[in-house]
Amino acid sequence: MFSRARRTIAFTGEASDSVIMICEGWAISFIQLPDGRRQILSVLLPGDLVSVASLFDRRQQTAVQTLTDVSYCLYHRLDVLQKLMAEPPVMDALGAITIAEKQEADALLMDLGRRTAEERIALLILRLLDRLGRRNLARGDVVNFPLRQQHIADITGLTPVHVNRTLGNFRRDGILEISDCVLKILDMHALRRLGETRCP
Amino acid sequence: MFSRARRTIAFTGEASDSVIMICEGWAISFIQLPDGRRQILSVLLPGDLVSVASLFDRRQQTAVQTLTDVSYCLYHRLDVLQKLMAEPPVMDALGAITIAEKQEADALLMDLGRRTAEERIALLILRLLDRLGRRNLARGDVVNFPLRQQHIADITGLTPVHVNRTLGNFRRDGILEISDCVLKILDMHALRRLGETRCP
DNA sequence: CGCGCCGTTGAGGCTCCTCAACCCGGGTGG
DNA sequence: CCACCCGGGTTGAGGAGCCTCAACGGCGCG
Repeated sequence: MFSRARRTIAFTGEASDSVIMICEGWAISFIQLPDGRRQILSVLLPGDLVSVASLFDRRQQTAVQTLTDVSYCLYHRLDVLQKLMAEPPVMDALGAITIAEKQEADALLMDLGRRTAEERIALLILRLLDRLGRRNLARGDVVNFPLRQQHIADITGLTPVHVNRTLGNFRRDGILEISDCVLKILDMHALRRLGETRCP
Repeated sequence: MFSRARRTIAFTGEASDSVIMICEGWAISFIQLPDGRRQILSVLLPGDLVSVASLFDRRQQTAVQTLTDVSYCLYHRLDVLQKLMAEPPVMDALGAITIAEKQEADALLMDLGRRTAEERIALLILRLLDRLGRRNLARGDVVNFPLRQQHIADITGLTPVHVNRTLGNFRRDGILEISDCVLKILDMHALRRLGETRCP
C-alpha cells in the first residue's frame, strides 16, 4: 500500500483486522482530545509496527498519520497470530519488537514527566538518530528529518512556540540545525551532554 | 512469594529469567535517573504482570517496588513462552494484557504531555478506581489507597508540593479526600467532570 | 494575486517549581 | 520515659519555565 504525505491512514476507534507495518517513509501514531490537544505516542520508521497491541485488538486505539510519502504493508491480524503460534522465530521477532516498543514508551514517559524542554528535544533527536542508525537510514551528521516543529511539540508535550525557541538556542549554540526537512548535527558531544543527566 | 511494604523486589538492569505477577497488594514499576528524578510507569494491582515486555527480556528495564505488603508469583519466562505457543487461550490472555497495558501507557502519555495538574490527578484516580472495580477490589466510595503524595507526584510528573495543593483544593471543593491510606470519593460527578475535556 | 502553512520573535502572564518552615505521629535509643 | 529523629503532610513566598496571544515574513500553491 502507498500513501502520500500528511494523510491519516488509520483512525481512532475504527475497527479493522489489518495490522500496519511501515515499509518506507515516516509516520506517527497519536491520540487527540475533543478540544484539539494532541499527543504523539510514537514516530514510526521503516520496519515499525504501529504497535504490538494492534495485533490483538480489532479496534484502533490510536490514529496513524504519514509525515512523508509512505509505503506500508497491511497484514491480517489473525494470519500474523497464527504464524506466531506456529513459528518460533516469528515469536522471537515479536519479542524484540515488544521490548523496543516498551523502551521507547518508557523513555518518553520519563521525558514528559521529569525532563526539561531542552532535554526532551535533545533526547528525542538522539533516539531518532539511534533508531535510524540501526536501520542504516542515517549516514553521517546530515539526516532527512520530516518532523515539523508542531510535531516535535506534540511529541515532547510542549508548544510549537517553545520548541521554536529551544531549537533556536540549539542553533545559536552550534549544536544542531533543522531546515527544509534536513537535520544537521553540528556538535554531537554537546547534544549528548544535553541529554545526559548531570548528577548534583 | 511475599514481600513487606516499601521493598524493592526488582532492580533496573538486573538479569533474571523470572516474570513477576502481583497476587495481592499494590506495587509500582518505575525508572530513576542518576540525579534522583523518578518516573513511575505503572501502578501494579493484583493480577498485573509487571509488563508484557518482561516476558521476552532477561534484563529488567524497570524497577519494581511494593507499596503495601505484597504476595506475588514468579514464573519462569521460558515456561510462559512455551505455554503461549502451545495453548491459544494463554495467547488470548496475553493479548488482553497487552492491550490493557498499552491503553494505560497511552493515557499516561497524554496526561503528562497535554493535561493540567488537576486533570492528571483526577484521571489517575478515576483510572485506578476503574481498574479496582474490574477486579472487585473497590466497593463503594471508600477505597484503600496506599499511594503517598510523593507517589502521585512521581506518576503525574508533578512535585509533591503541588500535588498537595491540588488535593487540598479537591478536599476544599468537596470532591475527594485522602487520609490514612483511605480514599473517599465525595462527589464522583465533579471528579468525572475534572477528568473530561471541556470542548472550547 | 491571495491564501495558508510554517517558522520566527516579542510581551506578558499563569502554572507549576523551589526553598523553607512547621506540625504531627510513630519508632528508637539513651 | 522522654528526647530525638524521620517520613509524611501542609502552608507561604518568590521565581522560573513554559504558555498565550499576537504579529510578521517567506514560501508554495491555487
